[in-house]
Amino acid sequence: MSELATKYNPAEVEDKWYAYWMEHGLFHSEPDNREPFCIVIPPPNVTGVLHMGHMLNNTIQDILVRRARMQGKNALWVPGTDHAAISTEAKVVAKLAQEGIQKTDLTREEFLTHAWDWTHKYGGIILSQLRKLGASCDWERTAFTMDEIRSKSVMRVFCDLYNRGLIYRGVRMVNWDPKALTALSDEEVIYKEEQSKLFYLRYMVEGEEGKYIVVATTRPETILGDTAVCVNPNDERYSWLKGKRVIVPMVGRSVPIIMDDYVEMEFGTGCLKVTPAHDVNDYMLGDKYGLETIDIFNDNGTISEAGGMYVGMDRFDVRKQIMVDLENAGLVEKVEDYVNKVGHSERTDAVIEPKLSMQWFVKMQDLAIPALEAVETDYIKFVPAKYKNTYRYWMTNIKDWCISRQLWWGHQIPAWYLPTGGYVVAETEEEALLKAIEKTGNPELTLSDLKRDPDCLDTWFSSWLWPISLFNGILDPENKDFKYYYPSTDLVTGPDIIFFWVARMIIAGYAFCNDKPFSNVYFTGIVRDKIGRKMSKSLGNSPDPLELIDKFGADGVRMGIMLAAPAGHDIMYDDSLCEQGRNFCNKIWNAFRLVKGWQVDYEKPQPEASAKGIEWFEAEMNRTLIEVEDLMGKFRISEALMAIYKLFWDEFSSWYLEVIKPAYGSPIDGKTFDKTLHFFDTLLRLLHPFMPFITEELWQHLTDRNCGESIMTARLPKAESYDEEAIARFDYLKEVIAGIRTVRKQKQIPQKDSLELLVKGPHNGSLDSILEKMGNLSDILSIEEKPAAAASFIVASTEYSIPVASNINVEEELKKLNSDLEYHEKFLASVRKKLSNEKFVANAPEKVVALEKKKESDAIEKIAAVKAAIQALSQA
RNA sequence: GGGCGAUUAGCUCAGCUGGUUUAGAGCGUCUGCCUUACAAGCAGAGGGUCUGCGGUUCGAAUCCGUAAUCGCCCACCA
Repeated sequence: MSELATKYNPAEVEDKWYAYWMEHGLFHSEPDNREPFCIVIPPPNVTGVLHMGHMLNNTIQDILVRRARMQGKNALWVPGTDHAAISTEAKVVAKLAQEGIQKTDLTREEFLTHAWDWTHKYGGIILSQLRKLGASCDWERTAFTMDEIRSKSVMRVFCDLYNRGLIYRGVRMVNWDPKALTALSDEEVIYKEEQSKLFYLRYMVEGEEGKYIVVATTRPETILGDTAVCVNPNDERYSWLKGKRVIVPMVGRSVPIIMDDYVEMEFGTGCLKVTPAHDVNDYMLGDKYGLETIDIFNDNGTISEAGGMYVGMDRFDVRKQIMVDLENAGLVEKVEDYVNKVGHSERTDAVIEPKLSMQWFVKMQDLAIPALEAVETDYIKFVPAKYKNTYRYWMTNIKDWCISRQLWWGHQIPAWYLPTGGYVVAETEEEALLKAIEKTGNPELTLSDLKRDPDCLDTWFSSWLWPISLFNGILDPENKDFKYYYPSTDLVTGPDIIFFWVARMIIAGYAFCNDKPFSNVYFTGIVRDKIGRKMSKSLGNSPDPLELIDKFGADGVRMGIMLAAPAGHDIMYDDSLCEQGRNFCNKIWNAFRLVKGWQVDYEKPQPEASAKGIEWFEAEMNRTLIEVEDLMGKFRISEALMAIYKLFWDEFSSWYLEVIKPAYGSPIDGKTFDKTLHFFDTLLRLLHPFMPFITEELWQHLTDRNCGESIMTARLPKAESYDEEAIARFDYLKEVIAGIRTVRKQKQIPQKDSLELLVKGPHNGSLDSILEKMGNLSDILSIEEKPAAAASFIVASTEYSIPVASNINVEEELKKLNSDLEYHEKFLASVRKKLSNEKFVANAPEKVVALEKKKESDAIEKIAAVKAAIQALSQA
């Protein structure tokens, strides 16, 4: 067809089709009688931009949802974004700082106005980027973790858990982020190995002139908060210290020696300084021995008044300075290099400070029980299954969840403090006031007397409700959508958020709906560059997905990323994969151009070769359909795609189309043409979930469809049983044709010169019509003796030869035949060795023995054929 | 310190309950071809002692043990 360019141009078709799908509401789903299929998107950060991880993740989701839709299910993919408390607040604070505005200069309301402005400006960019990828999300259902329904759901759940006694408030040692100025959950702390120093400091013993003990520490600045030194009671080196006190260096404070077997005698000097305010273990010791707690840090990591010295200096500056001062005072024994793990904030990368503070917590232990069981019994299936281990370990060692954050951007904790002390928890201000009046017995109380807790909730405290709250299942559990779509079908996400999100969603599912939130969890790998480094902004090794789409087309990129994404592995991404995807698009495009360019003659009889080719391809296609169905069921998506790729490229394009291709200038018969269009249609449907744009474009050219129809909603081809014999026969044929091609190549005989094929040995002639066409043969003759001037090759035990004008290179041919002979003789020997082993024959299953016998007889026949060929050649 | 996973062709990976596997695929490499669908292509070819060692078995890439290397997760040794 002349109107089709020789190359596929994605830019011309992608936006057109996306608009078409949207215009006809093809992504939208409403409950009906069909089986539901539902995916909820892992909500990206509202102000984020698309990166390669999203590309992978969302391509997989789109493939799954498009496939389900084409299987006739009522498929829904719900999109949305996450308010991403800390990271969004940090971005807004940074933006304000650029304008010379400090967060502390603003009221909460003013700050939130800025934050919402920011959200409206940048929010949703990422969702529009997903459209470029072809994501078939139901945009009418787009949600945000801070929209009305989701926010009210969070309030409801908080109150519910509080009323069930599962939320409490208390002073605990928490992970403090001195940059974001908020507490973090344990999961938000990332431990990194760092090269640091171990400082050995002298603590003078009180009342023992000149005597001192040496304490090893990595954080000398914290001596300002030391309130004891601890040794192991079994440590004889220090038994003399019992009941004594030591003087904290520089500070001059006298602190007790305590004895506890928590201290490892082997580590450092066996003496541990105890700073209850700034170390989790020290806190535990302080608690146990009633030690004083001196909080020497301000929230931003500088030294507080309580530190007494270096007040206002940053903790890291103090570390340097105090060592200089200690050195000058002769209180440093030595300094050693030391590698230790330092906790960093996941969001800001600031070094975490353990800090004692008042926070809100969720009791997790009981909530975890049904959630653990669901995964253990595969009621919720994890793919790959190895993540069950990770999940089990975390769930059985689950800690209480610190949910309060000292932020403004997020869901404000629904607790109101009373003027008389104490607090009430309620979903709304009005309700809070009523409760407050009831609790205080003071009917005069007004809202202005109550002070709402200023803290916000952890972002994940809203995302853990996502599969429920998207359908308003918290506020209105009887609604139609929720009853129809919940539980959702598949969740596609990265293993890095298995604790943050996946585990907690499962917990929430059972805590609030008494059922799982989804049936399958597919964990993708992490996208890395081709030398295995994680993609990151700072390394600059992450390509811009939108540029890739520009360059290779959305379908090309989708294919590229899927080819690289075997189940359960990280993805070694390389642009060349997208190139391969683009090339495949081009292949499909050109195959289509070929077929659509044919003149059709419905009067013309169907050539036998075409009839046979159709018979074979039907079998081959069904074989692949079955394979693809099986692979997709196991989430082996890249393997399924590869199977389709090979079906289209190798079998359909390279074999089938060549078999049925009419001679140049002559028309194709109607019967074959119609069948070929049918095959093409089937292939396009099979490909559509992976490559939505090109398949829609070609489907439009292929079918006389009405406006509003789409391949998106066409039925996926159903796998049917197939004729294995037909495939085997064709495989044999391929070998014979390959033999002919090799001869042509070696003898430099052009394809257009027809040849005679001589056959010595058994030959099934049922596909000879194809053989003649593909080999350009004038005749196929059965012979007894191979003529001297003929080039030959052997398939199975049959020797095929082609008379050639030029002399054949006897030496060359002999060499090749002899090496063939050697190979088969060795093979035969190994088979015979097995068969002559009595134990093998006695113990192996009959089937296996029979198989070996078949191998033996095949090899014998083959060897005979090769020997005959050698002999014939030698006599020549 | 505990656990999990990996190690198969130059690269990325299949190979599920041991037996048509002296091991497959895609990409890359090499050799021919601008053959009127496609050079983003066509037709071919080469490439591996399945990380090492030991064991179980008639039979091991596959199961067991062990060592090495790499990766990931978890953990309160300052």
